Amino acid sequence: MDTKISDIIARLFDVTVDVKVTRPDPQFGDYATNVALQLAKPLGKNPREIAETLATALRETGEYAAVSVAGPGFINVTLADTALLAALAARPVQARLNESAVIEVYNPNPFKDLHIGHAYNCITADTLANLLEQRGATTHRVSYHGDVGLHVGKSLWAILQFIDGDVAKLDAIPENERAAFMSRMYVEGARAYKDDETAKEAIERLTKQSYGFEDAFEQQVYDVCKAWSFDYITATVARLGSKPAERRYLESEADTLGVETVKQHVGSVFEESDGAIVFPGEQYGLFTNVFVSSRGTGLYAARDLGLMQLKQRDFSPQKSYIVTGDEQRAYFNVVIKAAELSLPELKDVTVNIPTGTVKLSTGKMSSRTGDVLNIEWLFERLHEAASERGDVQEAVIIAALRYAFLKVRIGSDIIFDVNEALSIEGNSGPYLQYAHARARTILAKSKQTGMQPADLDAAERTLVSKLGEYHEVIQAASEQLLPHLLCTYLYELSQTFNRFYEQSRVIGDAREAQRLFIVERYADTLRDGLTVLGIPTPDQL
RNA sequence: GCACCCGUAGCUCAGCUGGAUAGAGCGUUGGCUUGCGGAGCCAAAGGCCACAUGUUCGAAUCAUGUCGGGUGUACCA
Repeated sequence: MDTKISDIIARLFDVTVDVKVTRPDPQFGDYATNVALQLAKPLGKNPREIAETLATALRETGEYAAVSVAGPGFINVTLADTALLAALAARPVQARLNESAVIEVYNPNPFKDLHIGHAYNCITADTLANLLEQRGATTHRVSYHGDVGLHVGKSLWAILQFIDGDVAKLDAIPENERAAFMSRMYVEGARAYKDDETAKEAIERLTKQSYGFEDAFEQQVYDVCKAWSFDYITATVARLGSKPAERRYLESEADTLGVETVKQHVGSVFEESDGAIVFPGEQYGLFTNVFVSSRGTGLYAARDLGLMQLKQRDFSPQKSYIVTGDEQRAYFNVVIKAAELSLPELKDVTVNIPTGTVKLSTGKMSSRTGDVLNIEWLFERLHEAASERGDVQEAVIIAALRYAFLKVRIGSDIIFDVNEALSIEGNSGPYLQYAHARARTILAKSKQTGMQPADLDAAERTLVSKLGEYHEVIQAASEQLLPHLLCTYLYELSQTFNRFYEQSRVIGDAREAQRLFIVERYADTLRDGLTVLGIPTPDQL
């Protein structure tokens, strides 16, 4: 429709404009545009006059049920029922059909526990991957983990103290207690590092050797515990309703390549400073960051440079997305700039998507101190709250968590309220699951089969019009990588349905078959949309 | 200090590629109620869209500044 209108404008007024068609308040029609207002100035004419001229031309096409001019010069278009019904079959434009994208879907470090921020980033990244797929992109979900470094030294030191030379002590820890054990060990190691001088020395030795231990026993303990960590991470990702990564990258494997790259570009991109190799980001309005330490070891930034190349080698993507907390925004600007200069073939590939912080409505928040807000704690709270309401279903827990995170625009902080998330009233994941199940029940109860209506009554019309918006929303959400647009739409859709449902009987009505058709489209649309959000849609709850 | 992000109803958030009375949910108040799952529907109260100036026919939306909150700023990840 937008191109049609701009064609008409070109013909009548001899100007080219990018016409934007929007979905107005239903009282005005199905579509609206304010081009007439925009044209008023350049054409030096009254906007209402322009609008009337355009409206007449649009009416003459005979394609629309009604075209009217309102307010200062809005053109409102009402589609014919047949056009409205035809729109139900529309699919999102596959604009990314030839695009291959890599996306880091989760990246917690082994030997440490998982906190609420990991859950948020994981759910967001997983959903972004789904959205890219909706537009036809091929996606590769990968993960990236710090398997070397100080945190490993701290944890391993405490673990070694605990087992005291006897691996059997590790075997004695039941599977379901391993995560808690590891978490405890990290805290203990971190404390010893701070308070105990001899422990600190031992931890530093272990840290240096985390690429490969001289002692076979230490290596064995490291391997066992690392495997535990990854088992736990994998299991947690599944619990969050996210899809697994197809390739796991480790900092230890990205390190060599990254350090090499940095060293190759000393003098051109990087420079030496106090024995370290730094990227002088100030020249580009960024900040200067150390890539290789004065000890010659690769730092996080160098490893990211290595990782970029590994991803490129494995998948040669057009885009590579990294979802992180906002506090890493400036850091990634530096790394991306450094990559662009040292690896020109990677220009414009890596995109950092900064997210907000998850805080709790109770005031407690994600923190670095002992006040850990880990994922286990979160799941416990969700289960508690769910059991207070009756039965606990994993599908509902996933819906509560994912929807609460996804309904807010990416970038702003999430104030998470367990009870609100689980609520079956209002704008929540469980509510939408319920709305879906209720529609399925109607379909199951009827003995008739759906039949596409030839025309629509007022309530049906409003619902069908809203349903026709689905593919537009998917497109917008995918284009802008904003899942909350889909959340908002699905909730509005369910509200529209409830209004329809309030006044339109389905089973037993003369229009039963026609309405079944619409209800089915509604249920399918909800299922489709919730699936993109990674939310399960059981037929019954 | 400098840079970036944020500031919309009591609370949690949409709306931000400028346009029609600033919208939802929760909470509050009132109504619908033998119902295809009422976990809903209808209605009311509640907003100088942090503040100021500017650009514009038109600003919650753009620009500049002020105030308030957050984050980053060299060998952690």
